[in-house]
Amino acid sequence: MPSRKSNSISRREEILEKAAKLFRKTGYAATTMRMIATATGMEAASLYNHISSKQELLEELLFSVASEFTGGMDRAEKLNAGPLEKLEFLVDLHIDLTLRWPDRIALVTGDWVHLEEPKLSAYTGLRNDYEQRFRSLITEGKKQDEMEDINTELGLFSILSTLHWLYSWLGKHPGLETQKIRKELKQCLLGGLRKSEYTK
Amino acid sequence: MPSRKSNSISRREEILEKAAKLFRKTGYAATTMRMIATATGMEAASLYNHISSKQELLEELLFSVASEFTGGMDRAEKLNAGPLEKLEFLVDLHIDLTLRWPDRIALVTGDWVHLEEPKLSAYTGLRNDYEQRFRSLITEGKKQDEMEDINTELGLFSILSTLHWLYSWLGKHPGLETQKIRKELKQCLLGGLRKSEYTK
DNA sequence: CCTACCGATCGGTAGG
DNA sequence: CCTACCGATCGGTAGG
Repeated sequence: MPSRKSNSISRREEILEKAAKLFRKTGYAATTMRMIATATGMEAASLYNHISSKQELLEELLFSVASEFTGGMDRAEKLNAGPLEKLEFLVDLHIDLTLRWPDRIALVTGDWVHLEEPKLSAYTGLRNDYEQRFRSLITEGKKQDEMEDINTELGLFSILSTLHWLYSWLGKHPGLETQKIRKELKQCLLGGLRKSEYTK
Repeated sequence: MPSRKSNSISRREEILEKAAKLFRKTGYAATTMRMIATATGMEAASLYNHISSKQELLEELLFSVASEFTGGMDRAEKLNAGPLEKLEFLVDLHIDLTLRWPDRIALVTGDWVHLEEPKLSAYTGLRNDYEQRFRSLITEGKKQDEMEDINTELGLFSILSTLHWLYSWLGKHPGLETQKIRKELKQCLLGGLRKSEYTK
């Protein structure tokens, strides 16, 4: 009888996965509970035995991703390395998470706006924290003379915007996640910021 | 009596502007005709004297933007210059259009998926054309030895993803559109691709 | 996990 | 440009 409980857990997980896929393709607002139900092979009403609301699905999806990014940033900061190398670690973090959770990551791009208060504030808070720590690495890189004196906000923005869109690109180019691509992406994103004497 | 017709035209334009702003903030699916009506100071039913459907609003907004991008690409290709300089022209094009139509441009990021057939195919066709012409400039830049031998798709993607997100960044940093920022953005986007002997 | 169903709200129309 | 209103569909509940 342990199967009873574990089935319920995996069923919930399945609902989350199907919901993420539908939210990504159709958007949160346009995705109906009936669509999610059909995808998981049950009636809409039955979903509510596993979850409490559509909003809860969005929350769990987004906060699971946010938590992974925060944890990754923790590890980056603890690295015994310079700011530039920490930034390269973060590029790999984004690649790894995008490969693991492409559908969930897609929600970070736009559907988070459908989060309701107070979860919305909590989410944007986590996001701002992450960006602030990212920004500090750029500032530090410039201070330590590893990086060009480019406007910090501009550098931050140009790197993060590409990282946020990785999911759509990796989806269109499957099997392209190689060491070569990882290296070239770092060159695209950081090459314009890196001082030439730091080029590997 | 010319005021009659011109009022009607500007009224339609006003509806489009308000719709764009709401679509951007709330998303197409979650924006109701009643919200658009309130924003323009009329009842929902009255909107239909100026437009025929919610879908039509999305179409007009997206195709007006697409047309500007296509026209800009035409001008870029006619430039008497190398591929790298044409790419820099396109960065300016994106900045210019983003400043002119921040709300419409925002729809390019995600809400275009709510376009219905056959407009959806027409739109993605225009978008693919634009990307193909962008891609050709990168290929040409590598062939003419102006640019590093980096995976073309990766270069294309890293540049366009940042350009697509300009609207959210420019919105958060008003008054930052200076020649200095334009130059630094080109450095961020193209610096990693440009061969060092081509650095200005 | 299902059948049956509800109140709310949606995009849009009729008629003036 | 408004009042009045419609059919469809939404997220969610009751009860088993």
